[in-house]
Amino acid sequence: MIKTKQRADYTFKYNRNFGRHGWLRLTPAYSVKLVNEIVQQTKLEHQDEVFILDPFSGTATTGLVAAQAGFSAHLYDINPFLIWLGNAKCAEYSPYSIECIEQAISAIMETYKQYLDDENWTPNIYNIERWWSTQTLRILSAIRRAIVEELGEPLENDINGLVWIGFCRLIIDISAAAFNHVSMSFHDETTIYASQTIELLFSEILNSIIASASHPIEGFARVYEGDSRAIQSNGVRYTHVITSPPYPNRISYIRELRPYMYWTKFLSEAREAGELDWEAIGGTWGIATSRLKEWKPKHHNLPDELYTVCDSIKTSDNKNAFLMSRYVYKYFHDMYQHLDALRETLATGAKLRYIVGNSTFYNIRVDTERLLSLTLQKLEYHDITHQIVRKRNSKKELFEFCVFATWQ
DNA sequence: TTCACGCCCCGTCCTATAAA
DNA sequence: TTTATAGGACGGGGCGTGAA
Repeated sequence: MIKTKQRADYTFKYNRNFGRHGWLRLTPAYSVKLVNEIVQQTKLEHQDEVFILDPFSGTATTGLVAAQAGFSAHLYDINPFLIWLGNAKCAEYSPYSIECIEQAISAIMETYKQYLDDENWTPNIYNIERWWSTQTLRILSAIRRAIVEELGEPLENDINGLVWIGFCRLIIDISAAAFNHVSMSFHDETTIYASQTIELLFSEILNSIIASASHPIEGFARVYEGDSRAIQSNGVRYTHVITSPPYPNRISYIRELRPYMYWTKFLSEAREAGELDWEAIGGTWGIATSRLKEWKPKHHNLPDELYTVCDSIKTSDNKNAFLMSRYVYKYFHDMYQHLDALRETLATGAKLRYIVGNSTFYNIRVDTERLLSLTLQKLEYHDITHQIVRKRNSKKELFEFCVFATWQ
């Protein structure tokens, strides 16, 4: 029975209850429960020789679910922060390393106090005073310095991820950003916190992270840097692809990641965020939007329906009509490149499952599930079908779909 | 002074959930 | 059972800045 109602159990919010999956949220995160259902199904059908691929790793949901189910998985992403985060989420933490982290945390909680009156490094975030009060910022920068001195920057040490992820949680929890909304607006005023309050909150966050990190993981998952449009097999033939690529909508992935990325030094200026978003399929932040105007396609044999839809959008009565039509064109163009390159990495009979959403531009519906199905057909995939996963929370015509295909 | 660009911010509308 | 409230894998409005 296919449910086409809204499914609270298939949203990012629900993911927070699943141990490591709740470490650091990204509003556009796909459902842990849904991935788990797919993985469990895979377990029933194929006991042996399963190798899972997620070419759009994001927060490594697929990788973590797969590894927890005892499978091996390779994941790819182009965002260095997400690669780092994903590997920290999927890593094995021995009792000894947990003990080391706990000792380091005790030291951090003590040493940061002596830095409170210093001029410590703060990130180059635009209008940072909208995010944190001067007082809060002073405390956060002192804590950051203590973490660096005790454990180093992210990437410098393979167990410090737990503490840095906790720090990322901390900065958002005490920020004035309304992070519960994809639009990410700000409250009118920042709150002033006492250092003891922040210290206590940080401890609570770290405790919950460490508790879930202690559970051993049966399988293996690793996130690598890679562009999905030029994906390399790594010498492996994948038997299953379980992924949720970006949708052809105007959600910017870099937008919400910026605070984390600035504080962890994966990002140092606004321009870099725009550049990274331009590299992403469906990127729409900053300079990515303006570059669309000059963008030229490399492929012209995309599904006919795509050209029809793009023409409709282009002729809409809106000053951004042309831009949006290019945006949609580029999205499916890039997905074509991805699905083309993907074939080289697949084992015979490989099963694909793509979780995607449709969109509308000026009330013209873009049927992502159908356009991707047609693209798969052009690229000679087989057994192509799709079904509705859930109703999305915005406009009434927006759904989330699962597109199925096999490669033989 | 104009204009493009980069970026911040919020109105919508419908459903799930809580409260009555 | 009815009513109130919250909030979201949108999408667009509009403002500040700096180059020309």
